[in-house]
Amino acid sequence: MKSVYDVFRERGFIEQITDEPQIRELLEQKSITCYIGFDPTATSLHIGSLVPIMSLAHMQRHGHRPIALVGGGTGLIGDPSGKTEMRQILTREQIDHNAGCLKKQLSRYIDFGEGWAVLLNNADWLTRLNYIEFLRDIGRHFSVNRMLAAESYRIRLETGLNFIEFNYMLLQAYDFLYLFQQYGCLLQMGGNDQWGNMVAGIDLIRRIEGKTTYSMTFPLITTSQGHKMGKTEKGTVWLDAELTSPYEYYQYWINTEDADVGRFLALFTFLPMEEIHEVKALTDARLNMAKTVLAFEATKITHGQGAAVAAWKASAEAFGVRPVENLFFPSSTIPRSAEELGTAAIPSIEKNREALVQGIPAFELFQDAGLCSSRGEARRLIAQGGGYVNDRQIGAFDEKIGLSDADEKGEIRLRKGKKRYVILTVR
RNA sequence: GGAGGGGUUCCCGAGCGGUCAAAGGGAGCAGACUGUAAAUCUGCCGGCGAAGCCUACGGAGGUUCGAACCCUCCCCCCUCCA
Repeated sequence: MKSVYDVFRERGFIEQITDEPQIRELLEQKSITCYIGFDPTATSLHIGSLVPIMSLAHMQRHGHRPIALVGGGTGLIGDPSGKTEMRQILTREQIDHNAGCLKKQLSRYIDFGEGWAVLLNNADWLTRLNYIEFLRDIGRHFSVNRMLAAESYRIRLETGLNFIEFNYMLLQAYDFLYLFQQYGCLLQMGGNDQWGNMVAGIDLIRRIEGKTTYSMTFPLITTSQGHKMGKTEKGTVWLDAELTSPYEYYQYWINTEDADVGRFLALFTFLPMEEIHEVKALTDARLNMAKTVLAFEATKITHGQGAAVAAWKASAEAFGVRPVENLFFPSSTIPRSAEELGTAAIPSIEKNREALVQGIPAFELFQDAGLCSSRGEARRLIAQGGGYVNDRQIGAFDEKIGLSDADEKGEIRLRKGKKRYVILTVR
């Protein structure tokens, strides 16, 4: 069996690593405990946290014990790493609430059953620290000179860094020490912007415990366009189905750029690499098969098989079926043929029969349906030819849409541009 | 605490009494082309609306026929000095 190290390597999870031969051996021969911290800045994680989440899942699948650490304590401080400006400081209540939400969310990817994985909140120990003791026991091990030399602080030195942020590194280092002592945690993982904080933890453990620990960072995932992952016209792509529906989530992935498909399949699905390598055989439009599988598998991991199938059906209904040949991705549980499609997962709104007898001006409808954020935007959209009813381009922005546009099921299909649909049902 | 420089529409960034809903760039949206891709070209890009009105340039006041631009106070950030 491949070690998780090999898996990380071949799937592109590794950016930097402290002692490569050592870590490799460790991961091959022992079952270890590792940890990743997640910031509770919102009630949900988003696509940007998926790489760390997947890495923990891989660790678990290979017999290691992951600790998912929700930063309820560090969140009170705000990590300056990788940011050019100070982050807004949230209240204790917000952080606690968010931390609770993240715990629930992470349970979908990692099995927190007894002994399998651990879910912790560093507020449990950080908020109990005594300042003087902390300075004497921990603070004395840190060299300000060294800290200032760290890349993550150097950037901020230009725009400004206040003391609370400057302390962040000590707290994260302390977390690692705490987890080492309490849980025997040997490896910290995280985004590459965390490198400085991780190394600080390793140093601290060496000084206090005289033991060697390790760290590994993931590359910052951007699209081949250089864009950050997970941003769309509607903003962030969240992992919470309430914030980003499984259908939207699916659509996000299926719109992946050609150049990213292989890399994303490796990072964001569990499909065997042998199958992923076969994408190379796919060119031009046939590459869309791979995108469909990517969208399906990614949606399945986050929202489950049922939701993924529903999203697949809705997508096929709206854009046409894109059959994935049996030859490709045999491990995927994607439907291979479409007996029955459905629009259930497509966003929808309802309107009264009476209102539709009168007819509703198209631009108002587009705004109501959430396709446009204002009437003005809807006017412009339709005037520019970007508004459609049942695949017919709308001629005038105030054209009335009414009962006559409904099909036998009582549905009217509104479309913005080529990709965004909303189903209007007559009530 | 002292001296100086700043806070502009999603982001960066011009504007420095009227012609400013505010240059330019980025992001975003749409159209053409396509494969629900990329690139390219074109249009749009505060809100409501027919003209027009309303809301916006850190906050609160003031000067003026008129202020993002001038004055006062306050808040925040940066640089240098303590």
